[in-house]
Amino acid sequence: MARPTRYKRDETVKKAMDYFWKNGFSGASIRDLGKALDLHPGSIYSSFGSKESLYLEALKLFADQTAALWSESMDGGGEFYPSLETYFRKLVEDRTNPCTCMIAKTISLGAEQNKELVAVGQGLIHDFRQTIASRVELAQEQNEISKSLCPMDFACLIQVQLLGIRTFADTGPTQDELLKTIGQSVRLLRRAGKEV
Amino acid sequence: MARPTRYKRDETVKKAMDYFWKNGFSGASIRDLGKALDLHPGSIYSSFGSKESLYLEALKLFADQTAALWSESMDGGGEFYPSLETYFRKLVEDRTNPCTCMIAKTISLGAEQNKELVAVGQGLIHDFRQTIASRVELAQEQNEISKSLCPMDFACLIQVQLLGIRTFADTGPTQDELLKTIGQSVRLLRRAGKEV
DNA sequence: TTGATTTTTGAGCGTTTGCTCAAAAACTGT
DNA sequence: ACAGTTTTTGAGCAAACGCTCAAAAATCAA
Repeated sequence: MARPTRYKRDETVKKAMDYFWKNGFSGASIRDLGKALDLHPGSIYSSFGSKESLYLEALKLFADQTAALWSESMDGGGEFYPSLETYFRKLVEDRTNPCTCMIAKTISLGAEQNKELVAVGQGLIHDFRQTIASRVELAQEQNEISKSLCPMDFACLIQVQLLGIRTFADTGPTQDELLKTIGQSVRLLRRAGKEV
Repeated sequence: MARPTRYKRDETVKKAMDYFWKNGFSGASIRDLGKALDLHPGSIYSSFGSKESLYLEALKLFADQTAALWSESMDGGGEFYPSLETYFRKLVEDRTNPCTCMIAKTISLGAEQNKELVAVGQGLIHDFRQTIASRVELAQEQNEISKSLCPMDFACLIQVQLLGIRTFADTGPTQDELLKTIGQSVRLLRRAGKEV
């Protein structure tokens, strides 16, 4: 045994997530990042190997956190649409972080430069769509959504609302406009999920 | 009179828009940008003053181009919803550029660093929402959308679909999934626009 | 052709970037 | 107290950054 680390790895990744989420990959320099994490460059590299792998860990944490919030809202046994509205509201509630999905930002800004980040991001989005689709199937069994709908098709539609609302929230609407739009969006889905 | 410029300003801004749209503000270096524009650093600065003001011109062009495509699709006298679907399809058709809205990217990536770009972006999004709302009012007069709806509320909802679909398109869905989702999204709006 | 005017060019400035590494510091087992 | 092990530290490297500017090149009016 020897000298223990001054910091907890989990907390550091959390801070890195917050910083990357706000500033993007290329917008976060190692030095500024270091200040946010209270870590010197050398420590970052000895702990995480590279800026890119730290980003990947941060992105993974974001995905986990988002999935956790989803099941917290959606797997509690409540009705489908009210739960979904709660989830949407929670996503735009915390104003210390951006609202725009960090995965979407990863895909859209790494575009030409960092193909690996883009690929990982696309994979995470795909996985989450599956998670949504599973919950849709459950709602169909409970007769909350028409059984004539394809779960994956409906999941795509929900994911569009998700991405849209998160982005919309950062474009500077009033709190009123934002909450009203969330309500409308869920009502929209509810109607679409009814038997034709 | 003296030596004329070797390039056309409009074409240069167009190229800058394409490059910035793909790479983002901080992801585009003056040297790489220079190669894309076929212009040396000095010429860029003598013509545009700074990287930021070139970006602003490019962003403005994007907004104009988007608005032009909108009126091309929506002001032709056709029915509201079919025209909207055409518009959505056009937005994700051209794969030489990203699909994600450049204004949304500006807002989400300049976030902490470049407050002025964010403010301009938010203004442009707000303006476009007004454009949508006006067209909604027209559709109400023509009995295509229920008159009991608030045009601006409905415009918010359309803008969420817009932002959502553009982002969704870059996350790597199949062409089938994408087109199907667009169709669903418009059908959704159509139902929402009916008398309650 | 000449002189005035403007654009193009690219070396180069000071700064910042991602990243490394030897030395110093801090902890553990004996 | 000491040796062994690991972490922390921050100076510093090569490369890239945004940006400048004096010189060269290109055009026009006369």
